Amino acid sequence: MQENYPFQGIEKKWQNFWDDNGVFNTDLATAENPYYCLMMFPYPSGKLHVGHGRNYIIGDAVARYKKMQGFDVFTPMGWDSFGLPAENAAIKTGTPPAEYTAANIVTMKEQLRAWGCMYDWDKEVTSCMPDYYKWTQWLFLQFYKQGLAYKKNSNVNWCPSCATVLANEQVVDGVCERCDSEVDQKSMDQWFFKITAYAQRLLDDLDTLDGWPTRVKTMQKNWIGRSEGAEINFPVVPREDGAGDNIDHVACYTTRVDTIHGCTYMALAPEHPELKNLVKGLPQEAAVLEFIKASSKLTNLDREADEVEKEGRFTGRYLVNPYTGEKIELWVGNYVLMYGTGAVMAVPAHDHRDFAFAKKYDLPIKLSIQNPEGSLVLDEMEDAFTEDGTCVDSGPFSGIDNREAIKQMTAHAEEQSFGKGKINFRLRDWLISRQRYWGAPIPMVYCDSCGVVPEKEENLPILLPTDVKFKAEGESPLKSSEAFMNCECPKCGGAATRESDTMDTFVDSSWYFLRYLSAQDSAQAIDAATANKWMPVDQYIGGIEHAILHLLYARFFTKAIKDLGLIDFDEPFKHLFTQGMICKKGPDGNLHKMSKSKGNVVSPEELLEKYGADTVRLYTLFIGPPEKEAEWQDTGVEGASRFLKRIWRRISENHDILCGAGIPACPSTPGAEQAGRPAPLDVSTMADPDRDLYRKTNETIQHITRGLDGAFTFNTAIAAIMELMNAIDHLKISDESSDSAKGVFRDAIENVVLLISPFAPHIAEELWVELGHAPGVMNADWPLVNEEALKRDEIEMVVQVNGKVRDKIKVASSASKEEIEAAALAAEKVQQWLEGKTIRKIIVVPGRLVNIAVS
RNA sequence: GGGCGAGUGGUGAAAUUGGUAUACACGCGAGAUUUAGGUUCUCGUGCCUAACAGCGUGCGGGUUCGAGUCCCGCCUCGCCCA
Repeated sequence: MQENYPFQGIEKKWQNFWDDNGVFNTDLATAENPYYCLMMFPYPSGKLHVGHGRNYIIGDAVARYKKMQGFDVFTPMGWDSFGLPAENAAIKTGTPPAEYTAANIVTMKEQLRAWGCMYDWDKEVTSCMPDYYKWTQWLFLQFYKQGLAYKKNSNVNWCPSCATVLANEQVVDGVCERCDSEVDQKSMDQWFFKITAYAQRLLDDLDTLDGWPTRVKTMQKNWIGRSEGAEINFPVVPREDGAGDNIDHVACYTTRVDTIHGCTYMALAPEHPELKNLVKGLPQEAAVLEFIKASSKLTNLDREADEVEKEGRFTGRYLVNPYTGEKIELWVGNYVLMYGTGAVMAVPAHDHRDFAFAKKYDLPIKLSIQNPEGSLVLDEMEDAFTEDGTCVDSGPFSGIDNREAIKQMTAHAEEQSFGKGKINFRLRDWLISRQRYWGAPIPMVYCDSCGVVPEKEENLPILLPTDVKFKAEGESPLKSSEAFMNCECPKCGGAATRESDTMDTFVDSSWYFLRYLSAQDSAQAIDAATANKWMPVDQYIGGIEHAILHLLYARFFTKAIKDLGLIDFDEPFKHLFTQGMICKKGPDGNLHKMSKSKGNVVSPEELLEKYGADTVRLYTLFIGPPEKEAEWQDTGVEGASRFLKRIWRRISENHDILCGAGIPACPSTPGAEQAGRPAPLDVSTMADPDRDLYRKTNETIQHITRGLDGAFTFNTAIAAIMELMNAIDHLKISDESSDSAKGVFRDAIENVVLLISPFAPHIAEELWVELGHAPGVMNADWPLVNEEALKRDEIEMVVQVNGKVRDKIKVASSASKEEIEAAALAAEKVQQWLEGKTIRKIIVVPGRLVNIAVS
């Protein structure tokens, strides 16, 4: 056996071995104990850095661990390969997106392999390939038939730099999540998915997702944003000049109908559809129109931000508060957004923004909720009171608790037919049209005589043309291909035109986990039997940045596909693990997420060259709790490398002892894997130091297994293996050692190899063979704890006096409470501390400590 | 402004969920091996102290025999929603 750890030679060898033996190929039909281990599939952007690696290394470790536990693990991989970067590269360099993407896929596949991350490549999916997007288009058509896909004109988010519209979810703090450009509003005809039809189910079913981090569930809950409130119609006071308009009321939605007696004006969004009509011909018209124009230049973010001055204009019109019969002014305000009714009933006394607005424009303020202390005085208020209290000056509702008043006042509105209780969601329908080339074409056709017609299923896929002009000018590039645009109407056969927009790439990634299970099926999108057997995914692993977008869309798709009758489950991911990002200090001295633009990427190639894949894997897992952010430190890699070298050296140094004749059988003696799990070692014949090491080995197995089954505590699992190695060195084995000691030593070493194999698989494979086993450590059984080994005859206990540690005692593990107390009181140092004191109480915590309370 | 999470050595971080605070590693210091550097192997490493003792988990209170962990109030940072 080589003296030094030859990582360069062995890693390629074992990667080939895993491939050649199809170790990660899963027979989906015959598997008896399915475990679907899924990692978020990457966008093939070029090269992966070590920050990206965390996702795949965690996933690979889980897959290998589960495999050793006897599961039929399915770990597929694929490519979320439609999207802007490929298209932007085409604009810049002229390389066609398909070519650019294919090249990147080759590179990244090699990188994953070099990390030792192995997948069932037979089931690879690539979302930009016709055999995949054919079925994305097919799903679109099914959604269309169900009324889940529809086209409408609306104000949409427009990213001028990406030259396309964006979904609400893709606008973060008013800027495009991709390129950070400020997002404008634009009125366009666009395709939507009716995700709002599933809002309640998406919310309710979050409660069933026990295996999801609460953080992610809370984020989704907030995003869906269910609120219970009332929609109230305020009658419009007819114009004084007698001119008629057809508007008899303005509806507004509120979650605080209890404050409505304090409503002193109403504010409309500048985009409110009736606004221009309401002011037509009035002296205020010019000012209002001007205001609408000025507001349109502000982004939604500006309009909602606290720092931006709230502005408005009086419209010259009045409404009637249906509860009080009072006449109130109708305003237009830039802080009102055109969501829902686009109208806000303003209650300055009980809403911060209304309060500021009323002060600014000298509008009346009326108290309608009194605080529980009864101490609110209108003239002394410096800001709105928004908490709960009791209704005052609220007609028949005065004196009622405000929460109760919401119910009664909503009921009142319903009885009087001027309003109704309404549940509102923040969630908007999902805008999926994109004015870009590199995406799945939306399979719809426009015919002069038949209108909007869905393409025939047998004509799918509608292939992306290649004769297009790429330019980011807001016109869909597909329009430049006449061959693509001109088609036959699927209904009447006449000349027609295709939809020129493509689908948001999040559509592709909303169902790829289903396609892995029927990746090569050219006859259907989803194979029901296979999907029902393997889904939901047992473990999904990915970045927290997808907490809302991708994970919400995927849940929506799963529910919609279930409603189509194609599958019988309605949540896609049973357990979700979101790993933290890897950060590193950049040239600017600050900590940033590892990214090319920050100049702080560590590329794996150098590290693999210098230390090997196992070191990079081990360090990545050891760096910290996997769900938290972590700072990459180059010196840390050194430590991981040192540890692997040490394991190697310990085995090579003692190779003769480990594989020598006369060593008692231990759990994994050569040939044992054929015979199943052999009997554990016999504790009763062991000398004390041997028994200590044997105990430590079993404690380590227990600790690691518990950690990996609950959370993914890779960092402490690796620390535990390091501790075990320290204990192994402590035993100081030599040729003169007893056979029993040698057996315990071998058992400990074998377990180190088994326990580290999910994390550092190449070295584990090599050492497994060196220890005399048939190749394929991941086919070995995950070690079991020998309960006998954990027992102790004697235990050490801490003795505290008044909660401070004063001494330690050794007692028989069978000792009674009285015996322990006696031993504690007899301890020498304890006696000193007890001198002249009265013992008030003695607490005995079995197996841990004794605390003597004195006065 | 609301919600959630975090704050522990010089550094990354542990702590069986109320029971010996700082496991494991990095770094640093001392020694051994080596002709040298590197490697490897010992030993040491929270603060203060000659030692005993004392003090130590962002700050201030509380509950408890006992609090990093639970409760109340603050400060700072991160994320989501406003």
